[in-house]
Amino acid sequence: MLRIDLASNVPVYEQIANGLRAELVTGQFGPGDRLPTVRALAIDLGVHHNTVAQAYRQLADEGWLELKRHRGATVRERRHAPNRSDGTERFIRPLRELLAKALAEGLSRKLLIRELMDSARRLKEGGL
Amino acid sequence: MLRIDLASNVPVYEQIANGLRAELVTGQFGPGDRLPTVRALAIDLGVHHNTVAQAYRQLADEGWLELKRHRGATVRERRHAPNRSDGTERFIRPLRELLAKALAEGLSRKLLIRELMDSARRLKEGGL
DNA sequence: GCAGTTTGTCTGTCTACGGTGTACAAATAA
DNA sequence: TTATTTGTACACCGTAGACAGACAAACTGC
Repeated sequence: MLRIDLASNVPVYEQIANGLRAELVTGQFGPGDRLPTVRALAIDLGVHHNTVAQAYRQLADEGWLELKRHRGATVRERRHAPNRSDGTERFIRPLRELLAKALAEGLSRKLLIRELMDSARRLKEGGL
Repeated sequence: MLRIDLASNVPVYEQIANGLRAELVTGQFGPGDRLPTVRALAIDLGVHHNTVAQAYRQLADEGWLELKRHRGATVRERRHAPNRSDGTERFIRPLRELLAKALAEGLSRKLLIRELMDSARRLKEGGL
């Protein structure tokens, strides 16, 4: 399930948030579902529970989770945010940089194209 | 050309490196070309010259640039790195998370699909 | 040649942030 | 009630990012 890369420069709490968000977006967790407790997930990932708590708090800020003391984190029904005008730009830039990095690392154009198409297909089918 | 987002959590020097790398990958700068001096670019971007120097150094480490004192940064002929076995994973994960973020921000699936296809098309044409 | 300017580098400082340790308060379980 | 569970709050430490300032070497004008 979730994997943490301690060597990465992206903070652990954000890696956790990113991973969970991806699962939330795809509906792997539905409204009302309970997420593991901060301590349980912390042990599972091998990090401090405060780190997990920070990830949960971030997702709560984004409206994904409802945090209640001693009741854990429950997935919330979430209305989609309104379309931001600069949203496209905020997506294309990182994508472009990601592709540049991949090319620089030696991944072939053909491979990248295939992955992009695959992603597009998955999106079309409601997945991710 | 290059734009820096001071509010971002990704370091400025890395934003610069990412931006330049994207231009290098696409061949907007060819081998032998001179990049602006660290101080010139620093003033242009409104950051300290040491910050730009750090970005240059990173790109030099990656083999993109040749740094010589008082001669500035010159673009180097660069052989592509060998294909890494875990490269695909290192590309798909961030892409997935990027898409999740975009969806969470309210971007429509249709829009994302279009952007992915566009990127694929540009890649196929040798661009980015 | 020579003085002044340019240019990348080096060293130090300051600040902010990430991760952890630890204690706490409140709700649940026995 | 008592013990346990659970999210939170606060302090601490190490590290990294950004800047400031000085430096050494190459270039430019004369």
